[in-house]
Amino acid sequence: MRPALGASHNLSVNRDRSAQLPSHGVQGHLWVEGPSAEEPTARGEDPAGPEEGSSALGEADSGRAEDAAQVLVVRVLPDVVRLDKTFDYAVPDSWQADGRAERLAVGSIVRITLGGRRLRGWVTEVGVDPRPDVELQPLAKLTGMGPPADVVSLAGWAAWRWAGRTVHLLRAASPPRVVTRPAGARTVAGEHDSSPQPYGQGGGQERRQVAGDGLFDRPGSVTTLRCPPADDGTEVARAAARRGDSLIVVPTPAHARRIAADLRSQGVRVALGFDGWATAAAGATVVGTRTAVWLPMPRLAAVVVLDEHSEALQSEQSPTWHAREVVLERARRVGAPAVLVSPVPTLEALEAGELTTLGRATEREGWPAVDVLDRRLDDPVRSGLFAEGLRDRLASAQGRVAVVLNRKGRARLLACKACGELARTSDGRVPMRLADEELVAADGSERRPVVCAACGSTVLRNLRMGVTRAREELAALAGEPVGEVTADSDRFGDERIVIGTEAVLWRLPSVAAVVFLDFDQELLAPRQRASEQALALLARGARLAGGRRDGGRLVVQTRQPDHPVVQAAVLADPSIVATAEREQRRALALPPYGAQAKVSGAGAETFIAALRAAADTAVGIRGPVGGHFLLRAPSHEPLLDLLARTPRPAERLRVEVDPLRV
DNA sequence: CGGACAAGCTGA
DNA sequence: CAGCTTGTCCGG
Repeated sequence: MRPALGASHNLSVNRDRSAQLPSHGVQGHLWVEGPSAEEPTARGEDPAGPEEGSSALGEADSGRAEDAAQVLVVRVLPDVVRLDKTFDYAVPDSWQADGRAERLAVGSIVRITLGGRRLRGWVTEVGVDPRPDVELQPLAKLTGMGPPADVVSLAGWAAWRWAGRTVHLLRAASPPRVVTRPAGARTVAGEHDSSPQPYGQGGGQERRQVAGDGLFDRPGSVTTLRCPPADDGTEVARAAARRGDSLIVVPTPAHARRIAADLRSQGVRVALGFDGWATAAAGATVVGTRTAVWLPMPRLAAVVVLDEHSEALQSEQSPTWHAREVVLERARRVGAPAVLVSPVPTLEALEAGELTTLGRATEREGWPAVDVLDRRLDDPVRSGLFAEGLRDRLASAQGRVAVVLNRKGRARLLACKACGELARTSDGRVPMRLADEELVAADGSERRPVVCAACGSTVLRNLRMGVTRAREELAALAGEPVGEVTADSDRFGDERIVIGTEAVLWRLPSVAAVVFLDFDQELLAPRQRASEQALALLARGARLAGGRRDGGRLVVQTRQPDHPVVQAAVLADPSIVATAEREQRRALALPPYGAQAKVSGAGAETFIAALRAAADTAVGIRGPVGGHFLLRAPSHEPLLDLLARTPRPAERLRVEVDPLRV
């Protein structure tokens, strides 16, 4: 019937909220907690009900029932993606004697024999009733610690939430090397808790900047904190760590190292990323990139996501789980307060949490001064990459200048040769290109003759240039040498000016000013989240340059100076973009005001046919467009439930829930 | 997933 | 009918 989902489905559907709350600490910690063999409690929260295994009672008689009472049986999910099914195994008697049975817990990593081969697997339940009709094999080996019970449960939720296989998420949650015991002083058992962590005096005066401690006062609260770009979240991280063991998620390893070093200097016990798995298991504040959301946190006191808007927080591989959503669910389950920090919060964050800002004045000071150079005002005959005032801006910058020329988009923009107006659709949203002697919108929504909408001219020209040539021209303009950065090569030394793709914003330590040569490329990118991402790019430049009080400057060359993204930066008010975007997304029922899933791969046709057969009216199906289908629903539940209950074809299938790109 | 086994096809 | 491919089922 549902061959692909099978027994492990009980991991995949435990999104029932009430059932999840107590899971923390109930069954996962036999490992450190103590001697008692935990069979009686281990079955306490079987979410699947009497689907499998429990039929034993009715039929089993005579000797079998006695065996079942004596033999400890565990349920194991093998580490084989396509299998996606659990199997029961007997815990060998000898494990009782040597203590291995005690260490065996939900999440433990074991080796099993299945169909004649040895496989790695995770224990998903301890103390199950064995089925009477199968002869149990013994567990072959106890490899070591795995994700604790609450994380196993969270992985099951995530498998549902992103329509993926539980195995993928358990892999993400397992230690990279075998861990046999938690590392370091603290353990779960040592529960003389709730005394504040020791920390130095360093943070004293600056703390008021961020309304730090108040953010974590209410259990289960979610706060979206809009900080100026220059703020990298150190104070919020400190405030969280003062509450106890906290989970602090950041987009990049470099950022994680910085925060971890700072917290350690405050006397906080820190586990940095997955190398700190064993430390985290003993109880620590965890700092890391998106995978850190899967680390063990026996006493989770608070959760923080820094730069919540970053795309790096979402897995690009299927299942496309998002660290922000996982960590919010994790916090919700234990009632821990959560804080999402960003200079440019996503609509997802604004929907999830209560918005807190630091006030207009502080925010303004924390953004750089923004110069907008309107390319429409330039001499239309001069076909350069540089606006009229750029040379002056370069000359007057007090220090290093990063110049960004984004070339990632394939889309070519056309501009009127006479007046400089961009060729785009009548609503101004979508760029148009030349095709068959006509202007055609990038998404095919509109076509018209080759005429400038603003001045009626029929002569348009292409806007496009590579980084290398741009470097030469920039050096000529500035009258000084210019360095170059691309994704895979750094060719700069101590040149004051460095040009490159977006990578330049990540390679340079700090600059006085950032110039965006071709910001229209970002504003008109054919992506659902183009506006949010364009603003995020400005925010990145803003952090590099620093706030206006420290002389930070952004220079934006554009033909759309009135675009909400540009205005948001000029006025240091990201809510301008949020307001505009919110309306759009609401109207189109796009996330977070609706759910989306992209289905592609060889098995897509078959799978879609099965979905259509299920005839769920709440879920709309479009496609195929460019080899993939798009599913839409007003909320996640109907979409994800449909995906979860529809059998998957044998061929390869990729399902992306809430994809970054559609 | 990978092994076992059954059913179907081919060549002599 | 051996020898091979293809498909389906199953593992605890």
